[in-house]
Amino acid sequence: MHRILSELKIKVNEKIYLKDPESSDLGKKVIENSISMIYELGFENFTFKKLGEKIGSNESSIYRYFENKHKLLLYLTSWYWGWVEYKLVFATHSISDPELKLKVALEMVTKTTEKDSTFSHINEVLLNKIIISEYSKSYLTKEVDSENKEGFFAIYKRLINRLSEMVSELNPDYPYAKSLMSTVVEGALHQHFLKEHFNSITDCDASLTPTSFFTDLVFSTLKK
Amino acid sequence: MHRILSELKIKVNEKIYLKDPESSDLGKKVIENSISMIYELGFENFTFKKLGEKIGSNESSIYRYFENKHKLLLYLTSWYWGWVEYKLVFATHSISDPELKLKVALEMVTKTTEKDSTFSHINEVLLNKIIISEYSKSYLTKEVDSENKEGFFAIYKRLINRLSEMVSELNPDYPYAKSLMSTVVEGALHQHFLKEHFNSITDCDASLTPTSFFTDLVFSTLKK
DNA sequence: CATAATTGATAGTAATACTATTATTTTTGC
DNA sequence: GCAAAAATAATAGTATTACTATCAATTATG
Repeated sequence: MHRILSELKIKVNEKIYLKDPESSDLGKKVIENSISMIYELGFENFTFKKLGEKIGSNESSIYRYFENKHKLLLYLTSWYWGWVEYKLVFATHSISDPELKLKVALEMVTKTTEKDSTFSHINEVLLNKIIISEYSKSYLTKEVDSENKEGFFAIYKRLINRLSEMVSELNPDYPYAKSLMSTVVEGALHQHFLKEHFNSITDCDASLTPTSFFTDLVFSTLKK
Repeated sequence: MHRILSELKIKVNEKIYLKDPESSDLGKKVIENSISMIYELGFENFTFKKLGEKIGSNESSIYRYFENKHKLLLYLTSWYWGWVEYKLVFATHSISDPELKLKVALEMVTKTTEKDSTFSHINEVLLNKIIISEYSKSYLTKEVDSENKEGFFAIYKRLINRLSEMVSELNPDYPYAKSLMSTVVEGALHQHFLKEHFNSITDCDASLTPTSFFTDLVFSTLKK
């Protein structure tokens, strides 16, 4: 799967960027280094000026790729969910048993990323950590409705819908398939965050994972 | 309950503010108007300068109450969770049946606030809406660990722990009481957000509420 | 009523988040 | 190999943000 993923270009909504960062070396450097920099500084302290200094390039050059850092975050998060979606589809398409299929799918969306593909300029391990602590900032804004209309969250929503379909396949009578899956995906990010920062309000740790918690939760609910 | 709540002072960690906003008219105006202003503009577009103009006061005077707008958000969110905790304890303390107790508790933390108490300067309906779209920004920062050590999130964590104890009372063998309750509280905010902005990935709407979804989820999991 | 505490007014700084212009370098097409 | 086009870099500049500092005016209190 590594080879295939490294050669696959994940399609991000074109309105998110001014110039495709995949189309040049500078663009790739912007993506690569913004990931490590947002990871190190946090999104609030990250600026295009600092990024420019880090990659030995000019601030104004970065602005030719992205209007602002919010759009860059939208790019990174879209890419991430596109990548997760690809892995999910790849891992589940040949599974015919609905229960096993959902089980594998849940694992894909609740696990932390452990290995970097090392093929592309994108470090998926760091990107996953960014998603845990920054993803919600991409939609918790006053512009969410207009950006949603533009399709900036389409990949994420499609992923949730794919998962809901698997739930409905297993249990067509369950009335909360979408809510359950949006809760699981968001909740998994949250449990990973709690594990790191507020461990007194989670049971998850090295041995008890978010994956086991959510797998138990989903199947006990669907089988009741 | 209205009367009692209006006379009750919810205790917020003293290190969050420089001067207690409850101790003066100006302080109360700051709280009252910051709620409506953050609701209208969103937290990112909200500034102390704008707030000063709105309340006919000087920017520098507001800085005597809060170091910055992040601390003000911490104040508002602490107050909110303190208020929810109070309502929760009040509503459940006399219930001896663990199942009913948990049921009532879940309702308290998953419902939207519909009525403003009208006694205090705090509009709980608007504050609830702010919590839905801004709460996670209060902890998704690089300073979360040091602020957590200072106790800035203590009320929220105590609330989750109270809920987990109710879960364990009902089902002592369930190994994910804390994760379940942190998922429910965070997830309820998320479902309310989805209902408003991404309704294609939730089943919740006017008739099917987050409360019914999470009540079903929790009880089917605990009774399996 | 004097003193202290609070608030207001004004000014100032460094950083952020850009835009605009022009110069330089790199790419490409012939 | 060279001219034109495209991309990038350098520089400068603006408005806003997020404050801090100082001092004056007002209000509270003993």
